[in-house]
Amino acid sequence: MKKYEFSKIEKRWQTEWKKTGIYEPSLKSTKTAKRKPFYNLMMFPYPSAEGLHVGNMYAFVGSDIYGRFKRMGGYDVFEPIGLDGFGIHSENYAIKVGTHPLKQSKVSEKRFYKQLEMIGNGFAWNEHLETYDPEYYRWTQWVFIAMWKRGLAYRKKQAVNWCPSCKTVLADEQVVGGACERCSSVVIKKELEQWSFRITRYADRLLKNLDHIDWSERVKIAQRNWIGKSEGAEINFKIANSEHVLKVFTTRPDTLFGATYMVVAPEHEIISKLKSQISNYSEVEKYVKISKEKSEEERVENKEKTGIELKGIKAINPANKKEIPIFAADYVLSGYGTGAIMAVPAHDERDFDFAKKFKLPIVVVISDGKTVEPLTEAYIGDGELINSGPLNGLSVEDAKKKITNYVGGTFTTQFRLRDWIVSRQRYWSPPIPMMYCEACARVGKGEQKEMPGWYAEKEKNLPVLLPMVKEFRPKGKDESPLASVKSFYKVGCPVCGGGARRETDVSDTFLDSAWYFLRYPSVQDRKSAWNNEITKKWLPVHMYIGGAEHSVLHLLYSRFITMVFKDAGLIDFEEPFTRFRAHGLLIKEGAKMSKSKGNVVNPDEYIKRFGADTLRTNLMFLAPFEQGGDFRDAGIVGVARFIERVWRLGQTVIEHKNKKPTCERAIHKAIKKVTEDIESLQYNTAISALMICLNEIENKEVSVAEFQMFLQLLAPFAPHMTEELWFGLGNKKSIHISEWPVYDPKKIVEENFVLVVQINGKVRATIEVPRGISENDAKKIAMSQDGIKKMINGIEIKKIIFVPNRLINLVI
RNA sequence: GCCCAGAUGGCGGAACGGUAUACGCGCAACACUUAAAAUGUUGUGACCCAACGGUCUUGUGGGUUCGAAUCCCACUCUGGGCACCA
Repeated sequence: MKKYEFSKIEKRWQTEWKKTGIYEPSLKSTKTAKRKPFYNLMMFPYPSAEGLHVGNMYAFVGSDIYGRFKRMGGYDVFEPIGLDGFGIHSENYAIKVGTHPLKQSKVSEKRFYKQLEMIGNGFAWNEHLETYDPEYYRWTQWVFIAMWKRGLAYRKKQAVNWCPSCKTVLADEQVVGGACERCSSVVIKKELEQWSFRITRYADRLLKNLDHIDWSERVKIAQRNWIGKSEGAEINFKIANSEHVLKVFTTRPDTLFGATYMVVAPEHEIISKLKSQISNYSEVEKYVKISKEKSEEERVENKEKTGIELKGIKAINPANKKEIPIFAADYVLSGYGTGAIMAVPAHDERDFDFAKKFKLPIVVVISDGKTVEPLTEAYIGDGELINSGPLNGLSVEDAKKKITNYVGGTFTTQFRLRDWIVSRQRYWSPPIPMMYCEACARVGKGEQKEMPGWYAEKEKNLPVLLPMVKEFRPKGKDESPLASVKSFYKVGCPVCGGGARRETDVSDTFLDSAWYFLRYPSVQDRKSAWNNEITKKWLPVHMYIGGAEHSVLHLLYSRFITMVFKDAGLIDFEEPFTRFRAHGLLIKEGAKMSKSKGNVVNPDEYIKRFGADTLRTNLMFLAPFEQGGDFRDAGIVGVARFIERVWRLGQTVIEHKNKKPTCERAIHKAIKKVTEDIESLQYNTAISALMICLNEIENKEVSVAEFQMFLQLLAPFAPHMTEELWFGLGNKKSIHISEWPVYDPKKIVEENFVLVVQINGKVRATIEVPRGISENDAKKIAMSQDGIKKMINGIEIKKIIFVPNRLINLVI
């Protein structure tokens, strides 16, 4: 009997597959109607660490199994691979190991691709892409310009998140709990001029489409929360003895009669506008300065509210015409709504805290009839209007409409989502392809009225190459290292011919990955970002698998970019991923695998010891794919035994070549279960079904045809071993392009079943009886059982519940 | 604080409202072996019993039902997301 030499077998088939190109789809030819295209995508990795750990492998293998299943299901499957190697994470890694990112990227590339090949995935290697390849980022820059041309990219001075350790600006989405998502340093606020994308313009659509796309529910919920839509009203409050008004946004206009003071954000323009009327201006100024310097974390951490009254000015409550004080306080955010609120302490927790501290009046205007004054906490529930003049007795809903119209307010919608800040003051990213000419700016020339002096690089001049800079480390001067490379930033103005300056900031890594799925099928196309014909055939992506940690970053940005291109008429779909599933996280001893924790499991050792097929199958057998779980090697021997047993059975089948079917029921049952389970990504139960099947067929002289079907079912999990046996059985074409078996329902039906006899819902006996037995016959057989007879013993049977082909329950 | 997911043997985990604990690990006994490993066979939720058999058991407490791990209500714990968003 031939020994199972997995390392030889695996290496041989990996080479053979590459040679025969069975994983290369026909990307171009539109007339190959025979096999329908299926774009099976897995989030590409960023090669920041020493290599892929077993957690990464878990995700890749899970995606590959689905792709292989679809390929055998008759689809022309496109499963590309690449590296998200541009960006801060790769740059930081290069700094850590003391080399240049350009050099490091070549090393990482080799290592990653080798590892990805060893695991045996069916990648279309011809279409690989790397985000740091000028042939790729040339089009990333083109995407930036496309945004600019449509008025969706703008540069503005604003308060931004700054990571003092990474020495760069971060997008809102990259700040986690007031800290940098990358290095966990506390993020501070800085006033800087930055490029942003107007993602807020698409907020409504990004939200609405979530209702009809087939995505993991938890990711949709995360996006909904992030976009954060609230419906409310904008209401103007007049400032007494002044022409000025203070506009607020509120979701509770019904509580207007309870608004006993107002609060503006420290950054609010009213403070400087009414400077001369504010009697304590110097104190106010001090407070504003302090709160601006506070980090996001400090503002939040300090639950104790701070603030200062703007003395000398008062606002008029438009509902009851009473004069109320105005405060500046940093619990009101400048970036949300109008940056000013009407404070209703009786019905808002934050206003309540503030009112208590500053001894401000609390007027209850909503009551559920049980209200006891004075309140000990804000009442935010539903009820009936009181103390509200003409609104008294109305419901909250009715009052909202009535009062808003009465005071001349407008109903509006607010989103939590902010624009996406894309400038980064780092090195290892695509330069932003823009130029600025001061002379043009002075006379108001430029490509866009709002931003005189700015020009985009001409398309034919792309890419704007990232120059080789030895001192690439961030200097922390609010600018990229490119700002000290004169040969890079000194350019001629494309319009007046004078001296212009190139933008020296680079773009966010998430821009690289926001459109890569469009590039993959068109990688060979050097003339455009994507080829229309190919894109029409292959996109949108049919199945996308990746980590849930990208819910509000990559996945939201990709949807945004896709919508923009749809509106520009450049593509004909507006959602990039038809189906998205988040894989679970593979953890180690309860903690996420990470280099810093030192709990990373290297897959290479396991491949060496057990082979890729065993590792793949073990990873998928551990836990449900969408749930993830704890990686232990305790169970891997069980899977290794299983694979070995299949191999040995295979040798016997090859020897005997039995033709007579002996295991039809077991095989067809397995076909049904495995097919259904793979389709719903329940790989663990699919494998268990294969184990059950093997237990049954192992000692039954299974026929060649039956065993081949078994191999096909196992092929997505253990592609090398099954291929070896497949050819051993005399097949001439790869098992991976063979046709997935179909089960015959007639062959699954059993003649008998085990009838469960219950008394009062408790199992008292089990009897094997023929399928389709009638209620009456079942009753007779049940009653004839000794144990049952004894228990009934003359007691009246009140009711009989009979579930055909399952059970009979006697109620006494 | 709000939203989401989850809690099942010694462990990872299975179970359209219908035999809870499939499959695998581990453990035990046996076979093979001079011996061990490997492999194979059998057993393996807890408690009571000499045995036949019985009782209990899916985080906790209630409810609906002939019947609940599964549906409903309340609570505890764990993981994840959001968080001064008016």
